[in-house]
Amino acid sequence: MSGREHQKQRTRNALIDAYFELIRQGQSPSIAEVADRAEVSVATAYRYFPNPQSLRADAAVSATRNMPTFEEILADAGDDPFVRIETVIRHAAAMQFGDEPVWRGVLHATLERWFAQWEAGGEMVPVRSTARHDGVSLALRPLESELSPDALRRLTHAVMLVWGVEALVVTRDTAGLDPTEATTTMVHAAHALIRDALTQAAVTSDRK
Amino acid sequence: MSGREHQKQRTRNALIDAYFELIRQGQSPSIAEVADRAEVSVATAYRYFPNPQSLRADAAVSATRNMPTFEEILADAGDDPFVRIETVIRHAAAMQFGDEPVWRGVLHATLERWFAQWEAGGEMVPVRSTARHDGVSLALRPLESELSPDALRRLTHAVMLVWGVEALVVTRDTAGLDPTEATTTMVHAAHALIRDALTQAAVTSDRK
DNA sequence: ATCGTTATGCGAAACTTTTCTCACGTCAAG
DNA sequence: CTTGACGTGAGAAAAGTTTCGCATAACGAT
Repeated sequence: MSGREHQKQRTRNALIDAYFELIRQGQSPSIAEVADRAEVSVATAYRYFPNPQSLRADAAVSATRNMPTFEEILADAGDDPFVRIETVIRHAAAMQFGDEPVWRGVLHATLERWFAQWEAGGEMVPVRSTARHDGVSLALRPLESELSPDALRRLTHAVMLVWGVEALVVTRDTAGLDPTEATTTMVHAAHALIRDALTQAAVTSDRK
Repeated sequence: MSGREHQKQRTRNALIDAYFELIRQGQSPSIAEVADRAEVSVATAYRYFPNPQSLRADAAVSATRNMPTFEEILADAGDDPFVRIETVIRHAAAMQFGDEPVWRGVLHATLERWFAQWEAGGEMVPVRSTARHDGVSLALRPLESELSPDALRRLTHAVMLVWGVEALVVTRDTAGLDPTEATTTMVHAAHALIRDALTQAAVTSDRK
């Protein structure tokens, strides 16, 4: 670590933290406002984040940093895939419903990243981490012996649809559910998908 | 219809159309750019849309106007809920994958509407139409006789999670699927949910 | 065709956001 | 303690966005 990396890291964090504070109290702050709150000069803020999107984008990734890994979450969840996926979903839902503006901001920022790439016209680099995929894979690992690779792959993708920020948006905005019922719906859907995958596997193996 | 409603309607449409054209060719246009493209003066554009969000929001609702109703889509889909939901999902997916920037724009705009309400601090009016709920309800109507109201309600909410713009975003950005496989995944998930709801209903009615 | 109404256009002004320039202060190394 | 390097601050300049006032011309009705 050469030079003054720490100093830079501090002001950068100060800016991102200030952004979160303002978001949580219900604003969509400009760079100037964030700089003010962070007690950093506007010029410096612009040195770190040339435009509001880049600030939002970086804030989005740092929102996902402070959470425990799926390994930790699943540490003592046992081997039952139903319990495991429920653990993951309830954990994520609690976090996301508890901090809704921040997580909607994450979605908002990733959409902006996608548009930026689309405008640039170049090839599309993934705008999202593989976190959700990893989480579902890990939770469903006990099914590796029960399901064919194909079936497991399909199930994984299907389960990815029923929770996370996007599912939060659907349950709240288009279904009009409260957080509790929304979470129940997500868990129920995931369970149903697993149950169905298992019965389908049983059916096809009967046939041969 | 008194006065010059038509004239107003024309310039309004010109603005929204121009916005779509620019979006489709990969830009996130300012009001000035939209006005230019629409051959309308900047001042007039501002008279219709005081800020970029309001333009995006109105464009979002008008994007949903030009599509056939679910009744039309399901007109000759028969009574099989599996076929019916597949019809709806494939139709929506074709449209949304075929015009991805516009539909991502719809999601982006509704997030902005949500944030605007959140900032205002007032009560939260729904930021989305009931279209998806209506579509799923209609497709699943044949199940009204098979499932308890509760079970049908749960199933409806679950199915709502697995298609639409949010599902598009998940399949593409976090799962990395191409449009074809993404659509297959959505249809598969919906079928699995229905299948499971039916078997569960059979199981519980056996018990009594 | 003519007339009153009113949406529109134009250009300047007010305001906000972003960039620049240069001086200052702080940190690490000798 | 000094020195060189470099992150930072302050304010002005530049670029972009939104508003305003007034003249024009398009529209609907007579």
